[in-house]
Amino acid sequence: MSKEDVGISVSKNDDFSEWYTQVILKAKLADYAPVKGLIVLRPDGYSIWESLQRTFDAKFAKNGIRNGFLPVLIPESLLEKEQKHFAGFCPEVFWVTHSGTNKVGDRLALRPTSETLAYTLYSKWIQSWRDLPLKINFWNTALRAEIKATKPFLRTSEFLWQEGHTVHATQEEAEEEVMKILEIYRDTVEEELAIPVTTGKKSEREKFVGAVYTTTMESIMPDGKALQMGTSHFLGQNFSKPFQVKFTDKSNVEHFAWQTSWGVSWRLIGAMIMTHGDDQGLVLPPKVAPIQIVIVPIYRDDEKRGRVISKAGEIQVELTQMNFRVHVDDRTDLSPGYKFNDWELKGVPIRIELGPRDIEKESVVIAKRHNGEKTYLEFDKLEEISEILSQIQDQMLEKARHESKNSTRKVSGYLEFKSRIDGGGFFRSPWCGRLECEEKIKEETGADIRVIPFGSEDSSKKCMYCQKQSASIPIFARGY
RNA sequence: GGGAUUGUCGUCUAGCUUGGCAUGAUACUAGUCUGGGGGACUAGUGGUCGCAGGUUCAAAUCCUGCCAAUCCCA
Repeated sequence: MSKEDVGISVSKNDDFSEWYTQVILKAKLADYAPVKGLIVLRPDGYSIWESLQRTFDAKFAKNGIRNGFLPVLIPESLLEKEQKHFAGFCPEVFWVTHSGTNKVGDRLALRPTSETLAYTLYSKWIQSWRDLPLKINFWNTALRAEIKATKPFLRTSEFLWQEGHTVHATQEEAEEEVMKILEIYRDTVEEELAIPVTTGKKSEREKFVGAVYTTTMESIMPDGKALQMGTSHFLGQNFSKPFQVKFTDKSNVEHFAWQTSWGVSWRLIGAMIMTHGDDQGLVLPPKVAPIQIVIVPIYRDDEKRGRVISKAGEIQVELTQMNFRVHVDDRTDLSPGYKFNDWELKGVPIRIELGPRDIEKESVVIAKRHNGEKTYLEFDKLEEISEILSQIQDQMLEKARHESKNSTRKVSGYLEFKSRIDGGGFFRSPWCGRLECEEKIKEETGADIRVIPFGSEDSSKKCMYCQKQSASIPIFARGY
């Protein structure tokens, strides 16, 4: 059997795009659906999503947010109530025009996002200041037609995400909520997925249509393109006015409420694959790995096989009791070498090799996926695996931080910017804050403002495009 | 939005120019030997050639349309 048939046949450095697709298909995270732009999540991919769900749910709950569920169809009349919002999404909306053979009266949109639907209901549910704050999160999918350039997890016509929608009595409280959520996102992405992010605001041009402002977290991928990892929007009263989300305060005065919305999608899984994967395939951070430790038994004949398998079972029980996710690969038709490669392709953080020699020495071989190191660990010291896993998690984040720093560039002027943009990366450069310059830069270089980092306001420099006084030092990049 | 390439058993692929029984590998199933980094041998199963039309005695092959995938540029 040739190596190319089963493993990844291209190098991450040589052909990043092909590499990415192969990792997803061969590690069995997802597959293509029969309809363009749609993918299917397989159990190994869905497990990672479930792990993220659990983490987010716990953090949301601590912040007083509960889960609900919204239907997928939204009548056109609702969607167009907030005009800017409607205009922004219109080109990518899928419409339901028929039920059976009958035309429906009011076209029905497959939700591109649920603000309009949620707030129609919120206006019914909220009357008094006692009803506030109202904080609900929805795990669902959104549909936005992607005609071209589809890519698993990064750009698909339907994607899994969560969308949170909160309502507050005051502007201050709503803005605080926006930041609390962004912090939950940042913390989760860095701690669970080991991907460093830069947080800040989107420019007016790039903000969510309908928001007063959008906060975002952005990461740089190994191919030099930027990826938006999640957004948290301050909606002000832009939706509460058209949707009549009103409450009566303690002095019996009626007010429009202040709102936020925010979301992360399975894009995070795509980011994780790109950030950590290597030429052997996927590399999973221990915290989200569906299987954290795989035990590969090695034996020569049936007699030894029995002993090895039963010892492997004992170790599995012991590790499972320590709350690790452990799998014994007891397939009889495959050689140990094949299994090593197979589990590396799937990104399992730790492989334990167990054979007759190990049993005699009362130890196992520990192989770490992220750096390929092999060490020995005695049977009576298995609890040290906890420390090893947490080291792996830390080292993966450290390595990603290092690479992210290496991809962040400072340029002295627009000429240098233009000459280096093809090489990819984050470019920090002063900007006057005007739309014209932003659009010219986008037009001439393909790069846009990914994020204006918090604290990057700076009036002491000159805009790299027009040379007028700067307003801030944003991060420019070409993005996904 | 503009352009290019591709589609043949589960996967990869030959055949297409010049129409005439669809090629090989791998995977899969069974068995034997193997087993510390992608094993070997033997036998077997599996394809309306992306879909729909058209031309023809005859279409994977020629023509038209559609669908899907990938890449490049904006």
